[in-house]
Amino acid sequence: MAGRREEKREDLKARLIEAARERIARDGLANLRARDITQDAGCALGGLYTVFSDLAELVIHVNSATLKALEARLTLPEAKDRPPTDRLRNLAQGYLSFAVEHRNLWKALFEHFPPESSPTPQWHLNEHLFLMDVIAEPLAELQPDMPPEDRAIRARTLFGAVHGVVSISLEGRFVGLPLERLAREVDELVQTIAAGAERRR
Amino acid sequence: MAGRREEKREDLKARLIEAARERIARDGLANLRARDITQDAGCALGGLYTVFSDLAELVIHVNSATLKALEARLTLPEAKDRPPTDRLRNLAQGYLSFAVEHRNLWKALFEHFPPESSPTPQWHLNEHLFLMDVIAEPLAELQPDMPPEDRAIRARTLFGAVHGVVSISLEGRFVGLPLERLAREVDELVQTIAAGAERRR
DNA sequence: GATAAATTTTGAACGACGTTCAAAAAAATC
DNA sequence: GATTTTTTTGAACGTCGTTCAAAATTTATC
Repeated sequence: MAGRREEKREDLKARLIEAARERIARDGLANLRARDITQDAGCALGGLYTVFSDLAELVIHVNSATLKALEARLTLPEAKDRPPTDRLRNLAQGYLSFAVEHRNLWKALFEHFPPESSPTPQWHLNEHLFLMDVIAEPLAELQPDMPPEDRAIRARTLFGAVHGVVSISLEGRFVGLPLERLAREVDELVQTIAAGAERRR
Repeated sequence: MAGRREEKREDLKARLIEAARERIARDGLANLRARDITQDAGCALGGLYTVFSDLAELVIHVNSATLKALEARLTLPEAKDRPPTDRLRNLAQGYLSFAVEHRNLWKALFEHFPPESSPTPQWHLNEHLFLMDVIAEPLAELQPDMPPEDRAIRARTLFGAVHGVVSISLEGRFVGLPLERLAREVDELVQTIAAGAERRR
């Protein structure tokens, strides 16, 4: 029984992450409580702090899992050899679908502000980058002559634009839009930006 | 001494809002404390709850003031009779400038999630609408034939896109961009969307 | 202006929270 | 199976928003 120790530890860690994930999905990040999580995971309150430095670190692990699920949703081979504009449109619709279907988990990605004392670790910041890569690929076909650095920035802008439109609607700060109408707005936005990019190449 | 009562009450209210505003501007919404606010405002801890139902309501009043300041910034007569695309570009740059210059107050506009027990009151939700109106105006020149309802939705989309790009950069979840480069991205985004709108009119 | 009634202001106290850590339980070692 | 080491526990701590009985102040009445 060599790694029996580490194994139990990893099991507890997984149970805590899963419990937190379900709590966030059900009740939202704002209603997450350390006492609820540890009860669901079947350990004492202090157990959480033997695995994570604090609650924020646990949330980061949940967000990490959410990002992986989002990545899986966005890298479906569904539209592999369609024109680049269609691929961008698919990405945007996939992002919208994911946000709608996993609203609380998706919101947690952006509602989580770690205290300055323990800022978001680099490994998790890096996990966001696949979003840029997956967007940059169709962009490269659209504007082959653009320097890769500019393309990376442009991918960020495109993501930000789509994310912003989705956020504004789903966070309910403004009047809610029917999902179909929102999907159409996102689609036209992406088409417009793609056309704008193509026109300048 | 007729309204002497109401007067003192209003004075305390104003002091509390101003104290909270300064705390948020300096330390961010996440570091706002009822005890700090009341100390700054020169009243007892309980005094806050004689004027506001809870801390969330006070934050809403700070956000209300921030929205008024943003409105003032965006309705400068600066570019009154420029082409509509330029007016949209100015609005976007103004929004970016405001976000940069009042980062914590601006972030508080979107980081504040009131508990379900006391959701954001309608009067404050309505205060957000000027943003849509101020965008819809140039849009109307760009696409005179679009039904006003569609135009309102389109204004929302345009705001969401710009807001998203600004957010992504200023919240630091992705690699930071130099301000000049960010301003250029926002400008090109707005120009692209405006051109896209014009093309379809 | 003294006294009583009404109102406002106060801050100690409460419950909920994240976090800590001495002690108990369990496991490993001999 | 006794002893040492490790792990798990949950009571206790400090901080937070919020409450509310009591103190302080203002208003009313004579």
